[in-house]
Amino acid sequence: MQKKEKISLPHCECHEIHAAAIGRCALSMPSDGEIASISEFFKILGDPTRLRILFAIHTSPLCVCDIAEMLGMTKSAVSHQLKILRQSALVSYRKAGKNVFYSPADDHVRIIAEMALEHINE
Amino acid sequence: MQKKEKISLPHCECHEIHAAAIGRCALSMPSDGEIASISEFFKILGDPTRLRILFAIHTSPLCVCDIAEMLGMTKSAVSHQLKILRQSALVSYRKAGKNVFYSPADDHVRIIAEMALEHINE
DNA sequence: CAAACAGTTGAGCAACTGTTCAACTGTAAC
DNA sequence: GTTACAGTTGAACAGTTGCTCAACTGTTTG
Repeated sequence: MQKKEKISLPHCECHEIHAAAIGRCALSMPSDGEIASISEFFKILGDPTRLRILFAIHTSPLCVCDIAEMLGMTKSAVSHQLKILRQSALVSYRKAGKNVFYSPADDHVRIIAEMALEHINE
Repeated sequence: MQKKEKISLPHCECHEIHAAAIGRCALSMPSDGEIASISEFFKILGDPTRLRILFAIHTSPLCVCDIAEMLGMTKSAVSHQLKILRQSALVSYRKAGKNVFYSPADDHVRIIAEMALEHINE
């Protein structure tokens, strides 16, 4: 980031002018860890394929092959995305013979996605 | 995607087995446009810098220089991200002389971010 | 006018991301 | 055991992303 030294180069006067506003705003800043967690969560949801997978399995559990068929994708591509969703604990799965059935881990994602859609259609 | 022809290569039997589940799940699928909008929205929020900017300006409007100072970033980097937030209508701005003060466009983002954090801390 | 500075912008670059491909594991059926 | 297939995995590749740097615009001040 090579941030300039404040003392040697105080050439941005607005720091003085808006110091009070900065102080106020700094109070409501989440911690670095919280920011990282939230952005990570949104990053996972910020991909159309993963969102489609989550919506696809919402009504009823589906195996990888089903999802691939529904989404018009290869099993490999779906499996790669499912791995990411598994690691983020956004899906749960159950093995049944040769098949692995995936379900959403909880309802949070659905609710948040619906809020997002509501926001978009404001 | 080079999807295989169903007729010539029906080598995934589960399509027959879970056809009912696929039918059920297909009903609750949002449209392609909705998926695109939602994932776009989450993609914008899926970056720590943009998230920090949004939280920074929540309590009180700040100019680019203030935000850069608060976040320890260059004005250029902040401005680039503000452009993305402007294009997504997530921030509003007001010019005042040499300064441009940014504010959140509405409370939706804050609410959704808090829900996300709640989900993470389940 | 000129100097100073807040802010924006585009090119360039390194890091990351999603898909494909090929190879692999594990289970079921013969 | 062997064959068939659902699913996973890693390497490779193209496309994208966020930051830096330098050049630029526009406003204020002298």
